[in-house]
Amino acid sequence: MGLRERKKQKTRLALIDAALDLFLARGYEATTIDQIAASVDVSPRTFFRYFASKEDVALALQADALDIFVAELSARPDAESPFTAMSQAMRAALATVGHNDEADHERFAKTCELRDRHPALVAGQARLMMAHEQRLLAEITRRRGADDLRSHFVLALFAAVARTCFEQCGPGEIRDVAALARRLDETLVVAGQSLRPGWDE
Amino acid sequence: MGLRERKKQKTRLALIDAALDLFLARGYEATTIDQIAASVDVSPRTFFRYFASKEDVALALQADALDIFVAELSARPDAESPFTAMSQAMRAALATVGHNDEADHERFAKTCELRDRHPALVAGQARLMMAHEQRLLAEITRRRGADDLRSHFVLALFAAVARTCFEQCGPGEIRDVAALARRLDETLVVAGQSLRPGWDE
DNA sequence: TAATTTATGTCAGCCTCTGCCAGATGACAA
DNA sequence: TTGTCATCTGGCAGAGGCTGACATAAATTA
Repeated sequence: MGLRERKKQKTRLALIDAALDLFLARGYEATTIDQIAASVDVSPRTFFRYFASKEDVALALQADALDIFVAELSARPDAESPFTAMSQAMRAALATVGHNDEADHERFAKTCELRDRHPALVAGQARLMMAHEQRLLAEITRRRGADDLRSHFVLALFAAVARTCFEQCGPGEIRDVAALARRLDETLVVAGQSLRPGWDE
Repeated sequence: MGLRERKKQKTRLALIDAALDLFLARGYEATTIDQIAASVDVSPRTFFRYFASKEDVALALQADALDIFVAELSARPDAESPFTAMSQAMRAALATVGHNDEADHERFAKTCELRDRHPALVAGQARLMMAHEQRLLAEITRRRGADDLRSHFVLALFAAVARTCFEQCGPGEIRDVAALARRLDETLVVAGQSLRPGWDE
């Protein structure tokens, strides 16, 4: 990886860090792009070459985690039913994020706190999920061997589980990835108790 | 109802109609607030006294329908389980919209078409749902008599089912409220087949 | 070192959205 | 009918998000 590429990664992370810190310190809406750019010594125009929008930088790490999830999903064995495969992929994705370097871990925690404080970002998180929806739906129909309403239902149910995990964590309760993984397991237990065996095949 | 109130209703509907028509004709992003306001002979400043944002006017009817849904929900008998009550309330809300005057019906159809064409609005629809989330959650916990993870799961699942119905209707397939109601029934059948009896109690 | 590619800064500008104040219009009582 | 009051509207100024175009600076490659 050349110098140019390394510089870009560094600038990107610096922008994310500056943004998260400013958002948490002054509030999301009260922080301007100019302030973020200034605190990294970069022109505002450059900010928009790294992130498409203000929301984008706030949820950058969530987007990364989602990419990992999608990658893990296609690595799951074909024998697994759609919902099982997605559940396992989500576990694997959380494990990956949790085992990264400390800085990344902290960024993720800050993103969670920020999302809890500013409900506007929850909608953005939903939008992220929707961006990958087509790919997930394709994976579900592939594993089920049928393209019908049930595939949509499976997708919707998994989205429901994911949302239940990631948002509305109690007041300051969930701050690290391990706790998030635990909550995922709890939610999957509830889902398992609620669903009939073989419902997603 | 006085003259002032009538005028306001008229302006509101005129703005919605103008917005929907312009959005469908030129595209959502290509249409500016100034154009909408001009075609109703109203100042741009006034537009924002009726709608908080551009997205707001595009989804105004969906918001109205959601309000009806919430009202219907609290009218459901206490004996019904949370998911059943929400399902029935949704049926009732769709029936109400379907039996309104013709103009309203057409506006709703236009909103659906617009949402299908511009995925950005789907996220807005999710945001609408989330705006009522606290109230729905309270209703669920009231009916279940418990405030735990399962209540969140029931809420998320219903939200997901609603989304499955309302979006990704095939290419130009669903254009009137009756078809939408039919699709809701189909989806609820799939949900019924997948979930264990009493899962939401 | 020279040529090519790519990232950044600057500038100009559109659009969304808000606060503020003055003028117009409907509501209501004398 | 008329005067008073509450409310709606228009115009203005401005902040902030975001984009296109062009020139400069830096890194890559030969």
